[in-house]
Amino acid sequence: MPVITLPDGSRREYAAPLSVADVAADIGAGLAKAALAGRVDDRLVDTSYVIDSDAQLAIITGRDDDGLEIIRHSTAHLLAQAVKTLYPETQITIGPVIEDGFYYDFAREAPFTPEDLEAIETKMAELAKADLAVEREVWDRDEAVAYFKGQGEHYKAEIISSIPADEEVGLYGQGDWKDLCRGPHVPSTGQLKAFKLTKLAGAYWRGDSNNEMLQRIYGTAWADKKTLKAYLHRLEEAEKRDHRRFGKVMDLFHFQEEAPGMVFWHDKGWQIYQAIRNYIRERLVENGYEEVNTPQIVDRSLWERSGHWDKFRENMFTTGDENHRVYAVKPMNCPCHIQIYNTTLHSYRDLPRRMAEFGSCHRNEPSGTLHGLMRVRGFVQDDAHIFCTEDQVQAECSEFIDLLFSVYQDFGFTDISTKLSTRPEQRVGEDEQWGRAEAALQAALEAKDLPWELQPGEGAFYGPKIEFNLRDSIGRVWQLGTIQLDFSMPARLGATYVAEDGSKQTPVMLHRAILGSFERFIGILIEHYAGNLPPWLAPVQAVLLNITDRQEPYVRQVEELLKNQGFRIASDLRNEKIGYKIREHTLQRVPYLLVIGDREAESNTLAVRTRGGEDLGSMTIDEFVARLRAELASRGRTLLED
RNA sequence: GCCGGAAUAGCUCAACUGGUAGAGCAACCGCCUUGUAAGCGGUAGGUUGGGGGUUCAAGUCCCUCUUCCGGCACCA
Repeated sequence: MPVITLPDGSRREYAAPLSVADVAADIGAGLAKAALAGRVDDRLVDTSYVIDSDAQLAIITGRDDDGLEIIRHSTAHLLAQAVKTLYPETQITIGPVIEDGFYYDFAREAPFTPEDLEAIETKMAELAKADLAVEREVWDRDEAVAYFKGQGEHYKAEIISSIPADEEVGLYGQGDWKDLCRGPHVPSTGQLKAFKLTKLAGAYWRGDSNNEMLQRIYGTAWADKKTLKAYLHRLEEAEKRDHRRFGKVMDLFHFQEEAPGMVFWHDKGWQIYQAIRNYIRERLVENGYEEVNTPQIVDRSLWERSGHWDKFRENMFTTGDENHRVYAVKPMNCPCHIQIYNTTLHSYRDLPRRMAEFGSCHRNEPSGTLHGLMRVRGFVQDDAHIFCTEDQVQAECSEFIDLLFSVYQDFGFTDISTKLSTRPEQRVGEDEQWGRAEAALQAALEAKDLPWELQPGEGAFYGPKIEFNLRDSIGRVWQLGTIQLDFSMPARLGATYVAEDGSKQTPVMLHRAILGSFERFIGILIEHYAGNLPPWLAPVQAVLLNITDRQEPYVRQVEELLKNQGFRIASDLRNEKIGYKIREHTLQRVPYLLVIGDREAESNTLAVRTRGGEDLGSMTIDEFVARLRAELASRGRTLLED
């Protein structure tokens, strides 16, 4: 006779085995209605699951994370059912849950159109309203394969065939339609009340670009209409932060057809770029780096020796000269840095040698990958290579990690996660070297006492790496910094040093970047701050606004005074109402709007307003300077009014 | 690169099933001398992304190229 213990510790005893749904009904009618599934002794089950012995039981509803996941999974099934109803010639494949929603991949000759999407969504609503019972059936594997083959569902049959023959498979049926599934699912389609199909896309079968392309339909689903609406609102808000939009509105940069994937930086955007580069320069000097500059275009023989010609030829831009020599536009700086390293003999005493370059690099990224500033073909990284002995690796990594965290904090990022990526299938170098390299990085992480995650097989072809990801103000994760160990390239390109015992050794090279490409980083910053860059990065830090042309001489005087102190100041003397000017510069995201009327001109003051709309009242010029100075000094560590 | 969608004035977008390309903002000219998120009036602005085709007639239909957008694969 089962004794059921609920999450609150209360116990219920029943005379006979009963289902999760029965227990829910016994607790209350409301819960019975809301029940989506059960967790029996930590295992998620359908509400129809029968409990026949003592167990812990939690009733799962839409309020649980697990419940939401079940809703999304069931909505994916509902989508597939709707598609099969409307377009029976379509084959189904898989339909997993993803963050905030789900997708389902279909195989069908004719493409789905946006209009089809609407029709499908309408059909889904219809099927949900019909409140079809969702029932689990257990099938013999081979019978299930035969069933789906009979239905013309070859992809599904293929998936089931890969399940061991002696295993039973669970099929879920709703109405006259069945799909393979581990479950659990909602008890009936009526539980699916808040969903929306969001986009259509192509996707390769089994994620392999050698396979045929399927049609993927994305959707989102929530426990109720209210949270669905909130989610859609969140999407809209994220869209408003789009750095491409700010690039136009704030006149920062543009792209045009003649130079796909390459940025035309306008004055204001370049101000941001320079502010960041100057800052990084300061930090590099502090941390014992030398800055160098190497050629953009280098003979292919160097790329052959470095190994890039073999592996990345497709992604390198090439050019020639009158003697038919072939050059590649550099996709990275490291081979050139080794050339500088090789011009002198090194003793172990010279190491580590830290060589930085803001080198312009070009990679011929596949056309479909370009995306505003986030993925470009021409870019500059805060790139550096550290040449050191194997013994120095851990200390160098450790110092780098400290620098990186401090830089991120200056940019206002605090939520950082760390990943260690180990040897990929395609790689250069001996396994024994890889073992040492991976161990060295792991030791550095462990010495720092950082939590980190292992990503097997995700390393670069020349060595393992540590990656740093950060979470922005709206929760998106960006991979930015990296430190990669390279046992291979220094040897390929003949870098050496003389060790303590007089022997010639190959230095280890660490590739490292904190911000990655400036282009992408600026894109991330713009979206993180929704355009409201902190004053140390803002292209214009304050704008002077006169009320009437009587104040023009005073405005010009203040402008010069502030500019002479190194601030980025603009003035707006146009014959416009003050409200108009304030609106414009607020939209331009200028941190401080300094209003000057007769009162201010007479008293040598400024009426200070922030772009956030806060009125800071009148203050003297010195007071304003002190405020701005303090803010610049704190960089992004303290957020302004926003 | 692959699948789908899109490209109209500087910007944001209209133009029913093919029938004289429009609006708002911006720009320019004038009036207004203005106190914290859009004053008023006027003027000008286009080979509808490039090339080809169908048609009496193409922004609209077809082919092709380019770029962009959303995904997928890729990302040294």
